[in-house]
Amino acid sequence: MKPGRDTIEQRMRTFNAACARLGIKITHQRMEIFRAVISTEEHPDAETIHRWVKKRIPTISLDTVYRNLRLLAETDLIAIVGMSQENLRFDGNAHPHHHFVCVRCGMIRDFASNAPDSLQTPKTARVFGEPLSVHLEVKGICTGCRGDVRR
Amino acid sequence: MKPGRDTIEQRMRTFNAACARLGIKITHQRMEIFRAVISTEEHPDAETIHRWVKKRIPTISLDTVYRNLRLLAETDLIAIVGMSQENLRFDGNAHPHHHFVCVRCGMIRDFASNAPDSLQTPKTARVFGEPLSVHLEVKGICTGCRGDVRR
DNA sequence: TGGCACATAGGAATTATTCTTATGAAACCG
DNA sequence: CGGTTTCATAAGAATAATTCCTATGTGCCA
Ligand SMILES: [Mn+2]
Ligand SMILES: [Mn+2]
Ligand SMILES: [Zn+2]
Ligand SMILES: [Zn+2]
Repeated sequence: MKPGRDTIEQRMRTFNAACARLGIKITHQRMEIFRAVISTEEHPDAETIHRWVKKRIPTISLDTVYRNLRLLAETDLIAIVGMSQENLRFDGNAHPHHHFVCVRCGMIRDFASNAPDSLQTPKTARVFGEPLSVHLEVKGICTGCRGDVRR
Repeated sequence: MKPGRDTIEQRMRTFNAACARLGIKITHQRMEIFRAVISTEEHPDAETIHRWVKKRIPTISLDTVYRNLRLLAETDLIAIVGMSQENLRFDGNAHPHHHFVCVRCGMIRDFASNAPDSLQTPKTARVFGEPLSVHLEVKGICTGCRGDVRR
């Protein structure tokens, strides 16, 4: 419940403004889903959020939770953790390395850090536990997709 | 098909040795699945690997592909891309930040890089396209899980 | 206050992955 | 070599997360 930067109430005001600007209706459900996500540091899954929100709106459906979480993520009011999450992708490169991921076509390519020192675990991460590995993920638009746009 | 470090044939020998050491039988299917994964830089999904291997073993089942990919990943002969991939996790922190992920309990916590310069996209990644964001994922054992083990 | 576009609830559908079980094949042994 | 044991496979059924369908409901502007 430690606020990262803004208080819950400040963020609820940002939420209202963003909805107004984007022509998104401010429903009770939508508001409670957003409040649930920003009120925790636990990076919950949809099922967990559904359980929480049901305490205030007992009839809310799981589909509504999913639908609104996606909407909120699209408008950058919240984020989705991890990869673009379609299905499992397998990697023949068993050595530690990093990835460039094209957000448009899903292409994944390996790269090595040419500055290994810079990738040592930041001290700010060590407070949570014993680090085992560090993986850098660069998201972007690959040259192929960039070329497609130019035409 | 650019070998990261070892040739395909070298890696097939490593595979044979690892199977022998671990008491894993070397079947035709298992060998072809491994060969498919290490013969590409495309980080394919299970369906794609199944399609490839079927050219050589037309009767191979998708389940066998999944089963062996998991086995190979467990023995670190290959890797699985991305998060531990259970279900979607949502993040109330909309600002750019990084994650510590406990590989035992799934706990995810935010941290900021205290050395932002060191996280600029490495040049080795820029050859693939235009970077948009950089995300650092530190995997490890959280203090809670570490404590559990000590008892 | 009415009307309409957008949202929701609930259940059905979809899809990736895993499980079940009967059959097949490696390794081991003599 | 045959026999035996143990592990692996194929095929389809099961599971589980997520999305779709559609009838009903509701926020919001005039
Ligand atoms: Mn890789
Ligand atoms: Mn986060
Ligand atoms: Zn691309
Ligand atoms: Zn843990």
